[in-house]
Amino acid sequence: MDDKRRIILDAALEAFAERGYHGTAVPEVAEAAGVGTGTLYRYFENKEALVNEVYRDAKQRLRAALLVGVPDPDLYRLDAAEMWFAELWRRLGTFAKTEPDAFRFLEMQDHVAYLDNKSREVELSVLAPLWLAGKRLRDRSDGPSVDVIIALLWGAFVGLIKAQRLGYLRLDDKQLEQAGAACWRLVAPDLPRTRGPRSKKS
Amino acid sequence: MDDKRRIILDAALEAFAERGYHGTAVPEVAEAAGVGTGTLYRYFENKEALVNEVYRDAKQRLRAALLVGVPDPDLYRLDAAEMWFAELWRRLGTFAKTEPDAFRFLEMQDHVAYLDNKSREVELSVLAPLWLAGKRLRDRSDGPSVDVIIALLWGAFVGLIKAQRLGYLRLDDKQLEQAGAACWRLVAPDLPRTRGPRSKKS
Amino acid sequence: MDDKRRIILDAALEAFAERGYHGTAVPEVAEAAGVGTGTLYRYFENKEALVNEVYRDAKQRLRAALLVGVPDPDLYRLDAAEMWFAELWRRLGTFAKTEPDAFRFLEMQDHVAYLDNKSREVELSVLAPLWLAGKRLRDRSDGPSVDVIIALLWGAFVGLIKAQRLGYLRLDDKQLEQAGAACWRLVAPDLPRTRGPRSKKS
Amino acid sequence: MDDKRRIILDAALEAFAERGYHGTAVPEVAEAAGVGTGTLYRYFENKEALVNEVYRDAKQRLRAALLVGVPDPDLYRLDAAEMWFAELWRRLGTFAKTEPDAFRFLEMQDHVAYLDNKSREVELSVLAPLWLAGKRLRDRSDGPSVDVIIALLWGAFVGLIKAQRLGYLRLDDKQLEQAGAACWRLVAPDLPRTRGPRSKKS
DNA sequence: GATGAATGAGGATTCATTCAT
DNA sequence: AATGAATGAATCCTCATTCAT
Repeated sequence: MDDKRRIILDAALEAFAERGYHGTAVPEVAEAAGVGTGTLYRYFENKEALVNEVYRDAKQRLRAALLVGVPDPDLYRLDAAEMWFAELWRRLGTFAKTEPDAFRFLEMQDHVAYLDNKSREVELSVLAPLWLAGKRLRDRSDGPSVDVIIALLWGAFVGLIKAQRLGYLRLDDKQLEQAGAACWRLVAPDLPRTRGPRSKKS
Repeated sequence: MDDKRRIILDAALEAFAERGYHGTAVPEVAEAAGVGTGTLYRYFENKEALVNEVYRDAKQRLRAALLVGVPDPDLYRLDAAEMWFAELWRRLGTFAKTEPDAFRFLEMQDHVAYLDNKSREVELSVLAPLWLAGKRLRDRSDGPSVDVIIALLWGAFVGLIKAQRLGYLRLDDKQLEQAGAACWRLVAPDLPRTRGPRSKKS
Repeated sequence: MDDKRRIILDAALEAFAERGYHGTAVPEVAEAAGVGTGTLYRYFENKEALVNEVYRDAKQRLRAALLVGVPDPDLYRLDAAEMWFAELWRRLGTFAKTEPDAFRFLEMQDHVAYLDNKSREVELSVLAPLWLAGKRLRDRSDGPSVDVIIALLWGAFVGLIKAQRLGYLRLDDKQLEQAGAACWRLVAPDLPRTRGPRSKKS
Repeated sequence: MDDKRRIILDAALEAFAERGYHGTAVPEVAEAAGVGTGTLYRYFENKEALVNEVYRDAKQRLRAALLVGVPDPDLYRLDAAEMWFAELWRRLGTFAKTEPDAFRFLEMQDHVAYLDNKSREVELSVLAPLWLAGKRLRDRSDGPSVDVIIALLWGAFVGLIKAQRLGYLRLDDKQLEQAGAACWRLVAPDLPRTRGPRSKKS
């Protein structure tokens, strides 16, 4: 029965997402996973190793959720790009909905203190594809650079989910899509609008 | 000498911003503040009271930085609204730059666990004015609701600062302004653009 | 295949000699012995039973190494006694050399805490013959009692081996023999010397 | 009240002497010292630091007990040397009697694993003077080298004390002195006897 | 019989909080 | 008022022992 590792990872993710790394006691995780404390230490060398594996695990699921099967957006046609973005946005929404703990945990701030190099590599492996895509899409135009756009978009999405979690708003699919459409204008601001809350143009 | 309270608050903010609530030991804070541990407990009932006061203190400084002296944006003219937004954005930027610890701390996720009601009221006292303003500005249009827009904007800004802190990008004033201009389109997407990186199209 | 017991005893002796009883983990012993932890517990009831058996085993090997085949020293002639002593000394040296772990382990101090009665009997079964022999040899004379002499001699030998192990000196066979000769004078001090580094004086 | 450090050191010495390093729990030491566990950690960084300080402390007391006020034995007259040795032996006896825990602890075997460099220096600072004295005294003769003689003597004394502790014999001052006299022959074997339980010369 | 995964009591260490000075 | 030494509950982690396979 080696899904025990899996079970522990899941329990740890939930606990860390809820109370943070320092706010979570190892035995809490073990109990939530339904195993003895010592058992947890058979699978993970120590608390720090555990949080790193939780991090990488969640991050890789995020990457898969976003990128697997998405056609490389080597598109120079704007509406294709827009559809690509809409797809990403939809996938993000799905991820945040189906794996709220993973999403919340990944967005916590104080990771830096305990993440190891391996985890940092995983971190970059998610960003890099987006960045490259953005590069092709955006670099010719004026306005903010690709890094800035990505940061804004990512932050906007995170802010949306966080606001929902804190109860400041309630999101249905429609609103999520509208939000994505609004955000698209961050990417392609100075071009004729091609979509959004009802443009006559397709 | 009652600026001792002030000194402790500042030291605590820095520590909490850096290592989080659970990652920070009370004696660390006391030492950083240059007072005895016992002294800290004369000013703050316990660690939780301390973090709540730090939170409110920082949040109120943020509110002041954003709102004090900003003319009530009871404006129905779009360019006035845009200027109002640009002003807010600029102020946010200034705050994030001059009080990075405060900004970082306020954006940490795991506050909910220990914030008390009083702190939550303060939280709302910052959002409310923005929300009201947005309400007047936006509600007539279609597209995302005001809550969503505010969440997106706030998140976008936070994402920008966080990316900068993590070293993913470097921001100068120009870029910050451009970012703000881009974000403005989240607010007023389906209206003729009136500003920004100057598009030939009006 | 019941040499498994033997293998475990050997592995345990090495571990206990190196790190002491409390410093040695049972699974370490099992792994060093190449058996499963559970298996070890089939052969030994618990850690304490194990250490007791290790102790008795080692002690009995020491006894055998010292006493088996040594003619009962029912000698009243002094040079016969000296030869008997020299033989014991040589055997001790051989034992310490061929079974350094056994020797080291047996000399550890903190045995008392966990040795059981059976082990204590074994302990005595080694000393008794020596004591009896010494008795016949020495008791008529003045000077230290037999107990004292035995304690001194045994301690002297242990001290020699320990010093060697700690690197304070290096021993070859010649030096070991000389040391034995010197120690003989502890036994027969006030009698004319009959051997040793050759003195011209009788 | 800074004898708290002293009290902890004493309690720790007793516990370590009785049950060894690994067999002693830190809270046991704290309780024996009559302080809280946390207090112990204010005075000693961790268990290993504690045992090292206990070691150095005991070793230095031993050194003082042996060497302080002993006239430098730059003696080439044999009877002066013998008196010097008798004095050392007497002092050793006194130390073993008044500080049995210190003596026992210092003779434990498994120190090597946790002693730090500073402790090892202290170790040598006790041996060195003896070795130098022995050097002058002995090197001209044949027989065992100085290192060997020292190891034998030290071991003999330790064996004596250990035998007493284990109940194999009981020592009074007279017997201790006789034992010392016997041991002197280890040092000066091939010379005419000048003292001991039988000298015509005073 | 053999195994080693699982367990939880126990050990080392930290830290929020108190209180004598 | 200010301090920081003292405390012990709580934390991380280990390891003797069991038991299902």
